[in-house]
Amino acid sequence: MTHAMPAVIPIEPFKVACSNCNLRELCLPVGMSNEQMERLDGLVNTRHNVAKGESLFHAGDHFTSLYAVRTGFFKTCVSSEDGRDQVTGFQMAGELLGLDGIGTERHTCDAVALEDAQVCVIPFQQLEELSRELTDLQRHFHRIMSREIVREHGVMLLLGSMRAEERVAAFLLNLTQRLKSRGFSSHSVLLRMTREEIGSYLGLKLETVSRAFSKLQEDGVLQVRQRQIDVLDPEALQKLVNGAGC
Amino acid sequence: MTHAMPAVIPIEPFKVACSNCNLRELCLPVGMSNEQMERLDGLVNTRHNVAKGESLFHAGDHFTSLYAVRTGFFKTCVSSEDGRDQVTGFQMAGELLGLDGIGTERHTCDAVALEDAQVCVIPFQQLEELSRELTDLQRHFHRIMSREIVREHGVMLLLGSMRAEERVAAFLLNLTQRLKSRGFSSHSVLLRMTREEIGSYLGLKLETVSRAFSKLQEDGVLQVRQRQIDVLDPEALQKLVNGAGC
DNA sequence: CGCGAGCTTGATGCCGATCAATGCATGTGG
DNA sequence: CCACATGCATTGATCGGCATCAAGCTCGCG
Repeated sequence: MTHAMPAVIPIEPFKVACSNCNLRELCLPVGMSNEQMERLDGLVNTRHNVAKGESLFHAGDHFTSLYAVRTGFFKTCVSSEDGRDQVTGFQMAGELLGLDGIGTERHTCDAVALEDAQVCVIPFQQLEELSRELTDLQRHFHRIMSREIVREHGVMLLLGSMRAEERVAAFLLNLTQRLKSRGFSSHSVLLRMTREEIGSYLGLKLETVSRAFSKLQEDGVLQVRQRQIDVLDPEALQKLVNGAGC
Repeated sequence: MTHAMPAVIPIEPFKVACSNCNLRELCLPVGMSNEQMERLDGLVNTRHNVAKGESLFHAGDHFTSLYAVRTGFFKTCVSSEDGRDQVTGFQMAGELLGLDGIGTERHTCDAVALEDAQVCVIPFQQLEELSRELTDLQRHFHRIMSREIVREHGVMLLLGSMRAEERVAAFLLNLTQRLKSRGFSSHSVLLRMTREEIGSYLGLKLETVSRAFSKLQEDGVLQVRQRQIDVLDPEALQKLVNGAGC
């Protein structure tokens, strides 16, 4: 890797271990027995801290590991040769980063921390080895990759056929649902990303994102105060996303 | 599955086998030894014929198998509840269909044959079993999934930041490159899909696709006769895709 | 306090959607 | 073989949504 290496924390007072991680119901170990999880512990034994604004990896970096977000918030973005770039996703606790690198053994996008973050390092070769023994792990890993493909289908649908306001609504709904499944409020969100980053993800300019927020506020659907978003009328959001064509 | 089941062809004069398939350098067996390939033969022993316009699977169908395209041409499309729909990809010989179904054990998109087609059926559970034994198979399968994710990143970039003519150029370049790697001409393409399907894939209306073709013809980049496209100036296409921002 | 990054809001223009008419190829039945 | 229907493609005219350009505004921070 060409960029500054994040600090490595090999051992902690509480042992780095999936088996006592509070994210084990969201992350790689979903549905695994205690015995299986201990095998996984033998593999996931380092964490990286990534400061806000720093990259976990860059496009072109040699691929060796996947990363599970423990704390913090990331964006991933691809860029074409001429400098066009596109945010391809936002990742929060329990989600995996680096799946893009498996295909060519090089990462194809940048992963940037939007706030101070910590990730668990999952050496990919060892993950493949272990998943040859643990069918539950194998199956779950395949599911994770498949779901990423399906998620991207959803983004393609959004980018290909929704109007600005609908895109923003879909974005907010997705975010609040993911927060909810992590035990946070589903009607109050503190955005970690700028309007420009949201716009890049949604195929819009930052001004358009801003106007969409304002419009949704006018309509009584949201309360917007900078990055603090309160969803006043979740059903209206849902209607925008689903019932838009009618 | 609720739709008509395609005909099943269990045994052929030439045994259904990856090891004597002329697509083995493009498909699942890439880079496998003869011995490994024989193991794979034991798994891939049925083929389905799918007539033009018929679906291989529908969104909601129970997922059991992946499918490798042997002959013919497919599109996959997702649709939202309100009837919006989006073509998420076009698949040709040697490419896999069905990866979307692994995550939830249900397919999330439709796979429709754009011309009479034949696919090899790959029972997924058996594939997982075998890939626990054959590390080359395991690695290759993971690469295929990862590359699908990366491909979709590219589509997101296209949908999020390119203008109509650039999208069409990118689409044609991608198609010709894939045809070339299959031994076909890279400057002469017979499109298997309608303008509307291209438009859906690219986030454009069919009229816009048509206009883009006409414009590229005017500029001497293409020769367009219905679905027969001849690329006269491949470099101009490439410039449109890459150097557009400048 | 003043600076700057990020956000909001307004005015204008352009790209692509939409609506509509015509053209072209294929197929079907008289 | 021709008349007609049908599905797909092209082309033109008009419209609207989002980009662009530009000007303030807000808030955190040195």
